[in-house]
Amino acid sequence: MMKEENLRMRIKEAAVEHFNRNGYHGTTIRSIAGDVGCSLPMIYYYYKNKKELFDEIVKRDYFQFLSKQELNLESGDVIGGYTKLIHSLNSLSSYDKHLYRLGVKVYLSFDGDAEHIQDMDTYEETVYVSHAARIKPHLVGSADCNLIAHTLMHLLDTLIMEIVVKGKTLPEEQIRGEISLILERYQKRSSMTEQASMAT
Amino acid sequence: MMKEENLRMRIKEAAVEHFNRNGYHGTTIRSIAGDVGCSLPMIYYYYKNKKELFDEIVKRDYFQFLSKQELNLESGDVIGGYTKLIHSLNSLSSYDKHLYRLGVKVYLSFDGDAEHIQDMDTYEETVYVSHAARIKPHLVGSADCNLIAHTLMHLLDTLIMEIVVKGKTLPEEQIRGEISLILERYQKRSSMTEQASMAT
DNA sequence: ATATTATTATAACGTACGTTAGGTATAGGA
DNA sequence: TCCTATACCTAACGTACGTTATAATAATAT
Repeated sequence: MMKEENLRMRIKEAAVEHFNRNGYHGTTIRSIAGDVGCSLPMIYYYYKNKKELFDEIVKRDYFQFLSKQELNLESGDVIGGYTKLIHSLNSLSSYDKHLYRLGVKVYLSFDGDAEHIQDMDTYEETVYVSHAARIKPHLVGSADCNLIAHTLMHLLDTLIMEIVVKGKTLPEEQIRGEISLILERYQKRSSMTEQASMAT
Repeated sequence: MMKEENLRMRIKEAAVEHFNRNGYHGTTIRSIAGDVGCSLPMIYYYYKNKKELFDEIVKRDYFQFLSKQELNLESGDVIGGYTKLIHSLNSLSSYDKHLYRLGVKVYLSFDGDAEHIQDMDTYEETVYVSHAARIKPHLVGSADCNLIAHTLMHLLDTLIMEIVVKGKTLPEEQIRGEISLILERYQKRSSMTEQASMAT
């Protein structure tokens, strides 16, 4: 047994690419099988149907990926941490990039159904809260924490979009520059590490 | 003759909604006809085929809409101008909002084909150049104009996304706040109008 | 060696799609 | 009044889709 269990993974890899390029409805089981080089019913051997294949990617793998990503955000140096996190997206594996991209697509309601959107919105709220909590201790009292947290999240979202969705490669200095533009002047002098590490 | 020429427009309105919700491949001519309340071949009476219907929306109407939008950006007060432009998206007609949303979807390569993407990328470059030229005279010499222009465009993109794609309603103060966060301290004292109009 | 289970394939089913053929009714111009 | 073009319809064609029935191989267990 288990002659070709990795066929299951190869099917999923091809599926992620097709869902990305052609959407759920534009993706055919036949074209996935064709790309993988297996027969059509093999998809049904490993997955109950088209929707279950899509769901495993978008409802399970995508959120697992996001959790893994979150762990890469070290606390301490705020600007440096976010810069590194975003910059690391440049060198994501091709599969992870497509997985991320498909997740964003569904998050924006550009694919999937109402059920998926619900999951995404629930998750998004927790992300905002955690970001706000992370930057709060680094702001001076006069700063509007909510505004800055929102603006930061908005900026991070577009940077992610540029790299993951549009496929561009952003240099670390630019990422740091844009993030600093928002956070720099509000940082407390006494951050745990690297009080003055930003480039002017 | 011309008993119901507005049927053509009603078909397009329904089409924009369906392309938004279900994508090009997920949209069926039958469902459009069903929504409009006409028979299926009426779509073919006004449009050569599905692709031509999609193209008229995405390749013609969307860019016409963008041109119209661009005219709403008054020069002079930079922060106020961008704030007003973005805030006006909240009260776009339902059709224009869907049209905008579909355009963004194609711009991000989430729908349409390579041909559409090409048009979008060409247009995007001209937009960046015009934004950079617009804010340049308002920056003090020490500021990195390119960085600020990029960051501003990124921020505007997410604000547009929140309103047009995610369907949220953003209050004017928040929009002005986020834009100010980037532009405020770099503005020259001697802008043509309203030297000190921002809220702290 | 044989029974059993895991992995693969061929061929087909029913359904829904994009599109068209062919026809009907209406309305203004001659 | 008849003609012609416009605005619409019902019905169908061919194709491609998601899915399954069925069967052949290959590996393992007994």
